[in-house]
Amino acid sequence: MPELPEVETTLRGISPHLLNQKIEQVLVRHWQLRWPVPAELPSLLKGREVLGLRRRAKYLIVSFDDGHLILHLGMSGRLRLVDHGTPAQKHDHLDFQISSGKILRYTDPRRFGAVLWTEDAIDQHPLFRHLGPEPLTTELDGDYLFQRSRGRRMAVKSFVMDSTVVVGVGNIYANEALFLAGIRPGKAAGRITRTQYVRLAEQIKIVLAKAIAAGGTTLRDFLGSDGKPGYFKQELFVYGRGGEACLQCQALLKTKRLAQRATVYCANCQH
DNA sequence: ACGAAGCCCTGCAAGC
DNA sequence: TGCTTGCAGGGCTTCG
Repeated sequence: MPELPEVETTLRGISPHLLNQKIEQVLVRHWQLRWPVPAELPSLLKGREVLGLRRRAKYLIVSFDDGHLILHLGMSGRLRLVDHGTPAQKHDHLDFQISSGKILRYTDPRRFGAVLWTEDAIDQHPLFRHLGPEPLTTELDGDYLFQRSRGRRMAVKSFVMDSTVVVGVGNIYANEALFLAGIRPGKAAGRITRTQYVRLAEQIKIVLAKAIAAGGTTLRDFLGSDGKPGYFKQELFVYGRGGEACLQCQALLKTKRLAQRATVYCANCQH
């Protein structure tokens, strides 16, 4: 389940292999992702040079002289570089054959991901227009969260997972950051104090930065066949640990569903 | 404007 | 063992 750190790790892994390379051919084996892959994508990309790559939220953006390829990995998506001739497996939906001889292969069993094309400026695209700030910039801080949350009755966990508030805080990291900040996930966003939001903003940054650093240790895998991103499961305090002992106080961690998402917290450490 | 629910999809685990 | 059922989840979309 690629969250922001995994997307960032993917970006860093594929960038050196794609930048300034030409797309020789695009092969689409399965067109039906979250939205259909644009029918004209292969002809649009053929022969075009990659001029830049970047990440916005959990989207990867590959830029060409007259447009941008937008990639989203959804829940189960993966991008890898494989050698030409590597047999495609069941869920290998797209191949981007590049001039170096490698293939950038898009895999996504659950097909929650997306592969789109736009000729608009990225910030004007409907998917990007309403996005909040990146979490790892100074735009996200306690004051910002405090201001944005006034009057909001939504649970604070749902609030920080709202991409119009701040992007890239998925379920795992929302759970972790709230634990580390000592805040109950179900508490109304508008009732969290400024001081608590300062802590929360800090912990969001720390948790994401640590995960990116962990992913970064296995960057070379992106050239291999198993391409799994480095995870940092061993550092998770609450996610996936419902019913187990809190690592700080030994109380049993509680589980509840908040906006359809598994939520785990320590009733003793989080208030 | 806000908040909650619905939906897309497959793999996996649990239950019978 | 082989089926069925339930759940997981990002995030856009729809509904109240």
